[in-house]
Amino acid sequence: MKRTKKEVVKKDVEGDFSEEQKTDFNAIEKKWQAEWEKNKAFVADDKAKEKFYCLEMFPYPSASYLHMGHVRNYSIGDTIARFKRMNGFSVLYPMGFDAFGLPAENAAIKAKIHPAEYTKNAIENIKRLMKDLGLSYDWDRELATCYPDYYKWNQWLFLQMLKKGIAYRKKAPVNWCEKCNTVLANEEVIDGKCWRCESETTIKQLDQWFLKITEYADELLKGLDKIEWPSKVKEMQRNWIGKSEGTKVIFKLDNSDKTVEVFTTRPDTLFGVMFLVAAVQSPLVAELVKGTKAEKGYLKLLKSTSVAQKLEVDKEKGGFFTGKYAIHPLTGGQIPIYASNFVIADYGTGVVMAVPAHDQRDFEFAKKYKIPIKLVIQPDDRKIDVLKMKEAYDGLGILVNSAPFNDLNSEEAKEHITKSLEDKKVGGFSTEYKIRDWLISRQRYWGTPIPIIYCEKCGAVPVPEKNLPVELPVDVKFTGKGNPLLTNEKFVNVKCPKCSGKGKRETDTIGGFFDSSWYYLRYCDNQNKKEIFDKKKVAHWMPVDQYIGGVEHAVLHLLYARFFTKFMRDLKLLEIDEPFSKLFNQGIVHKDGERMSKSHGNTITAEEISKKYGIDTARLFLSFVAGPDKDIDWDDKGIEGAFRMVNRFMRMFDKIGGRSDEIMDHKINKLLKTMGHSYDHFEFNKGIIEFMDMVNYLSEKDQIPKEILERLVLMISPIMPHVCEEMWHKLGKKSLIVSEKWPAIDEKKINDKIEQQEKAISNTLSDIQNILRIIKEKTNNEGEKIFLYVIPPELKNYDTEKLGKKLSKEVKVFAVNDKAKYDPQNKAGKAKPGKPAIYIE
RNA sequence: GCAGGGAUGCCGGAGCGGUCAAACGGGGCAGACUCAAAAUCUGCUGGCUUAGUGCCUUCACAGGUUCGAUUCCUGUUCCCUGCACCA
Repeated sequence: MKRTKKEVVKKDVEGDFSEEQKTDFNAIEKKWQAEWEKNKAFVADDKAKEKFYCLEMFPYPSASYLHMGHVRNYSIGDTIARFKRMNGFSVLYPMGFDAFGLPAENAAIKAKIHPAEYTKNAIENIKRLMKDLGLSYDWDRELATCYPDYYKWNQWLFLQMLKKGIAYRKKAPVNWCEKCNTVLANEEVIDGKCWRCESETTIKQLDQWFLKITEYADELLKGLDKIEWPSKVKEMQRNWIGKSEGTKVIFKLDNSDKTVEVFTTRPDTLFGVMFLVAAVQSPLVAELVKGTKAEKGYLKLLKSTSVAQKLEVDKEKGGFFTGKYAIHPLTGGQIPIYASNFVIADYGTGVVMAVPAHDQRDFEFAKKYKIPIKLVIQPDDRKIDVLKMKEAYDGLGILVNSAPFNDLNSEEAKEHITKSLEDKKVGGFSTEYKIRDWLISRQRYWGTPIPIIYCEKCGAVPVPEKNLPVELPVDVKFTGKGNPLLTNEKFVNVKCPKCSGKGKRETDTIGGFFDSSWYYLRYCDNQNKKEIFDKKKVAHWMPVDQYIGGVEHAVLHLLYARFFTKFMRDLKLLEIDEPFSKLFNQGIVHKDGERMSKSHGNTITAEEISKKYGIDTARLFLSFVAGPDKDIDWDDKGIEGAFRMVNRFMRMFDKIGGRSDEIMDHKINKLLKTMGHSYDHFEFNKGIIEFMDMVNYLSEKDQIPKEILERLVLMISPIMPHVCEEMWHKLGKKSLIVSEKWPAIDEKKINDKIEQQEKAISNTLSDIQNILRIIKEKTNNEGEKIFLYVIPPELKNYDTEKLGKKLSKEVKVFAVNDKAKYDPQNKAGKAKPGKPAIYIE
């Protein structure tokens, strides 16, 4: 590969380099990219009946280059889009930019470039790089979320949500990232850390805007059954939504009118409740301990619990007695109320009933604080003695010490006890979810302004729809402290839309995941100035037939987008209720054991690879090396193998000629079938393996039939679009290969017997070669001639000429019709086709 | 702890119950072509070997089904991913 300029020149002068002329892949790429653009080859046709919407998660425009990870991701979608086009679908394959977000703003603070400027440059840059890759996007449909013609509709949607009560404002403990200087949604906190900068988050009490995603919790759960997504992602969403069915129990506080509600999935253990435990952070505890002896312990525990709760798992379970009691709803007994850090504040009611005999945590807590234990469930297969218990028994069984429910089994008891609570109006059946409402406020500049004005008299007033968009002012100061929007007084100080009195604009912006929750709809009608989109156009294209993106969005973007779809369906904007019928999670490209990325400093850019081998080689390699769902390691040598293959493939031109035979027909049809299947099932590697096999097989031939080559070029074109376009035209075609049809498969010609025969023949031939070698070795003769006369049954119908070529130079094959008449001196005269014999000199 | 996915030769990775010592690619070795490289091509690349369409041991480990298992079933170990004090 490496050749100094001097050497090249020398070779060129000498002239023996001419036939090895290197193909200029970059020139081919440029040529066909221009041609595709000129012919609007990828513009999605709204009218056509059979539609296919192929979509990749749109990128955040920051990097100044694309690395092999990007190349792989985008190539996967591009391959599918091209394959579907060939199969007669009208394909919508758009690209846009998720352009609002922190990096642009941080860059602004650091490098003194305005985020708008920074983003605009980044978009232009990435777009150019994407075009260099020859990705078949319909660029007419491009969008970027940071432009008013897009975020206007964010604001409009927000107002609709406000009207329907889906958007609301409340003061609540929220996750705060010190480094990013903003609040975060629950979904954006991973293991107590900020999803973006990975610094630890803290809890703050703030007045913020939320979206009531919980209202759709059940539907979001059920909808998962309808879609073809990786089971992993579905499971993650199920876990996140976290539905559990159980019973609500209301405890009255002793010496008070107040009540405490708890949620349990084990109402059958209700008679075993020995105490209640409230989360330290819950307001109830603050209230109970106010001005009592317990207050000191409370403050101490609260302090150590202020960080995100998920980190507490390994921490010791601390707690204290509040000094107050509740009354058991069925027995009327006194139940002490404790506070502890092992109860999750925002799940259920933040208070749990503790049954030490039948829950391990409660058991440990009871032991620690010397609380008595009462057994109320006996297992079916043995008898438990309370005094000897070393751990809780959390299985089901028969009720004891629970009159009047004794002798019922757990399942019956759950039912009866809950009904009894219902009758007494102290509880009932209840369903709890883990999912929380979605916090969308962000204390940052580079995002969609929330269309709200706070009026001294009228409170929070929505900006009237006709005044949208509320444009993000350009003129702000980036100090690195506080929200830059506060520095623009014109923006902040406005009149109240209702009373025209003094008002202040909301300066929080909407978090970026709001923008990306509906962008796939805007692609269907991205130029619309009058409405968010034309319902008919969206109805035509949606749902997305194939969505492609990273698994890291499993409970972020992918959940939000489903929520938005359901909300917009309720607004009667959509007819569907699931946005993405199929989802594919691509694998990650690693190098030196780490994900290829700027921060790891291990990137191989598309540009450098493209210069060296051409982009199609990179695509072939990335598609070949493993299935698209697998993580792969970048291999500098590996791509050379793909490069050799591309060159060998192109060299097949030198041998065009002849006609296809049975075996070739069989092979090409079978291959066509495999390739089609491999595109449809995201198993590109398997198709390519067989494809390479075919190329190798044909390379051994003296002549390669044109129609075979044509089909070969067609079938690999989704992987190697530029090279194939070039070859297609070299084959004398006038049309663009991108608008060609996928070749028909002739099932009749697929005949595995033929292949078996071929294999048998090739075995026989190698046998003959072996025999030949042995004879040579054994006889060690130079001058004498040895004649061997063989008619192996496999070769009965084999073309004599071909046989000769298959064998070595020393072997000559002649057709004779009868052994007896064979005359070595006069071979030609007696030879007749159809019955070969092998003659060895 | 729970759920999901894996484990194939030096590496990546095909293997739809026999045609499997295991495709294809990389790497390694040897050879051809070259003054020499590069490129290209050929052969070899588990062990034994009298060199044979031969024998032996292999597809995480242990069993089972079968005339026959890399492929099917059961258990075990290890790896990855997600969830996890959810009451």
